[in-house]
Amino acid sequence: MPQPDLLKQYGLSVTDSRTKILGLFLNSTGALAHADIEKSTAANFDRVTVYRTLQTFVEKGIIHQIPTTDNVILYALCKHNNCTQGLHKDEHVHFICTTCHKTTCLDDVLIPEVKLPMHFIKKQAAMVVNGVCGICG
Amino acid sequence: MPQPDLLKQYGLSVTDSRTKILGLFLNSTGALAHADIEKSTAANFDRVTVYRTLQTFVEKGIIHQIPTTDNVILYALCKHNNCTQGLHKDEHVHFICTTCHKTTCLDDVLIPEVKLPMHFIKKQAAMVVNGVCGICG
DNA sequence: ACATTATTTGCAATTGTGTTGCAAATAATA
DNA sequence: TATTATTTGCAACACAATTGCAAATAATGT
Repeated sequence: MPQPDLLKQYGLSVTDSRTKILGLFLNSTGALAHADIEKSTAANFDRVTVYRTLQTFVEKGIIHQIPTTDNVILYALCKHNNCTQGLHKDEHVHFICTTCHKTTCLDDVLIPEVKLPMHFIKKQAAMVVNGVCGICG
Repeated sequence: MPQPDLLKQYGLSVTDSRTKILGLFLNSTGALAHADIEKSTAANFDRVTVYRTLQTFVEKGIIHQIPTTDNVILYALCKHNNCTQGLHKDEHVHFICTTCHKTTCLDDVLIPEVKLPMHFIKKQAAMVVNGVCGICG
């Protein structure tokens, strides 16, 4: 589906920045950080616009966040369409390659269930594996 | 073991800031963020010193980082002594409570193995669960 | 215990990251 | 096409993180 239609489907007005930023995600194999998008020559918008666009996409369930330990939030497309307005259901594992530094969604590797201690109630889980990816290994 | 001896054991020179910051971790039930330490009246050092101390502790395997999706890195003690200079082996699950906002190491809940796609090699894994903790639930 | 050496600290300055208010520009709607 | 609603970019701000360097402190050998 072309970007404009995709945006409409999520109830968003179609603007230049949204179309182009969504395009970046559709054309990328890995996850993107805010800085990647800002630096991209294809879409050079104001920093603020990029922040707001990413925020909007997360809220609408178009992209999801990937936690890291280096003060950078990564974003990637929600592919299985089970994410909705408020709640993300991307229960797949993310892989960060220590060689090429690319982060990929392992869409087919689901996060296993774990047995939590008494009275702990799970809402969401995230799992990040790092090592050497299929291309570098 | 008292802080000074613990520091020596890791090959670090014993300084006031290291002793006090290590003390904060030893006396804390949950994980700490940089800001928590800086704000602590018990140990008020220059921001830079706090940054450098945390970095040193991570490198030496005294504390480990917990990834989050809000641009804050959390730090917690490595308890099982299997972390070494370069490599962290804290293969336990972390729990972030959405009510009290405390992060705890579930030291007894190990991260399950996952089957990665062909040619992917795992070095390390992190898993963060959020929901309601035992005290709030 | 003291002088020497090595390490660590704090300051100042700089860079990067993320947010807010508001007027101008753009998109949706009738 | 005119009106209304939304979005954008700018300016200013707040906070987070890093770097170089001189002063302070810890470790070391005598």
